Amino acid sequence: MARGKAPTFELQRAAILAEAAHLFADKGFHNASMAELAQACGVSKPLLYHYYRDKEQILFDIADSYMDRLLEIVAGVEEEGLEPDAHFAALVMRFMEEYEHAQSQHMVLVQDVKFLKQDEAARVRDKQRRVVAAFAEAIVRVEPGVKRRKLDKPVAMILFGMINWTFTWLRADGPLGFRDMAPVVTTIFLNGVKALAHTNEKKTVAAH
Amino acid sequence: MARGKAPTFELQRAAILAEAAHLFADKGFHNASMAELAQACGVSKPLLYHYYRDKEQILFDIADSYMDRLLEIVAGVEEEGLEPDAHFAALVMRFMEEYEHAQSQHMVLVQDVKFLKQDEAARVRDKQRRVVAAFAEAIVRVEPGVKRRKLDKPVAMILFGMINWTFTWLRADGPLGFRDMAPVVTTIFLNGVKALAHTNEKKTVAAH
DNA sequence: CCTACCGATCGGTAGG
DNA sequence: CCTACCGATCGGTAGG
Repeated sequence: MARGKAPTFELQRAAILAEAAHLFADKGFHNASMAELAQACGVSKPLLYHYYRDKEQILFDIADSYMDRLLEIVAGVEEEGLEPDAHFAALVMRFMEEYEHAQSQHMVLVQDVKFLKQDEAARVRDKQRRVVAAFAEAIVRVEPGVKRRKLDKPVAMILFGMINWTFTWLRADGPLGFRDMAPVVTTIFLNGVKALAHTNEKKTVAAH
Repeated sequence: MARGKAPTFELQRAAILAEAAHLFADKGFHNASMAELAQACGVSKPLLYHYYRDKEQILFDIADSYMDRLLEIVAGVEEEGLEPDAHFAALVMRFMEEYEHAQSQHMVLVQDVKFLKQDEAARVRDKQRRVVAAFAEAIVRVEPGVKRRKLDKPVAMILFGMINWTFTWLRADGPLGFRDMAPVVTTIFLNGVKALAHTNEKKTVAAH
């Protein structure tokens, strides 16, 4: 049997991780101190180094475990075997539901991953690429035209813009919630992409 | 006549501001040092304090002057007196053109404004609100239905997600440029919003 | 698992 | 008496 690690080790580690995600999201990685984190966790600063080698490893664990969660959601929707439109709508809804409960993790992912060393940043970004690829495939199933025009990845990034930007403006105490935005985003995106695919190469509107 | 400030003062100040925008965007506000900034500008560190009271004032000037620029663009498009669809398309195109040349400023705006003191952050955020309001009005002119359903600000934020998220994935050396994305975004958004406005309150797709 | 510390580097300013 | 500007170092605090 495994010796050493106390049964509470993983629980304590997870508690530190959640607290760190809140702190880093709120103050930024470099502006948040290990002393603050220790105080927020109710432990001494040296004890943090019992659970994590250094500050950067906490950052990596936040981003990496969050990407694993998003990949799980992608796989879970895949298993449902839905029709293209419903499959896409389910992806958007599940992501918005996840976002509602992972605002801190997502903000850390977006704004602090660049502070990781190259190999750790690359591991996170590889998982991000797999999520983008899954959405791009789901979009192509709805509208194969975007693939022909090599717009599958760009339109997938446009979709991520629509849903990920919510972190900058959706307030928990506002009239609209994350779940409310899912059908709005799905309607705009699916109708918009279908129109895009049936447009010729010329720009639709001459801006100037 | 004005005494004091040398004619080169404003030029030197602008040069520092541009260099700081690049440095803060690249390394993050708290991870970038005044010593690095001085080196990048080819001046001594104390000289920076001749142009700016402190590090935070540099950050404020980057964000505030950039918001002034965006408000100028909004006003310039307004003056053209275009029809609703063309007016909206022009706003998107002008913003993407500006983004292409202001990537650093925009990244600083998004990720570092939260480090400003409350009153300075509020001044920047007020200008951001004015830009959002202008886009929301332009959208309502195209499709008044979104106003009736109180979705004008949310759909404006969805649009900003589409265009602002480009900073996380569009590469200067990639096959697609900022200008290429403008008609794609315009087509998806206008067709999507028109479809949304003609949809009833029920969700369009039952996700699960 | 705490108190007590370190090497280094931070933002900002002294004298000249 | 102003501005522009340097080498050296300040008090405090970061991660460890």
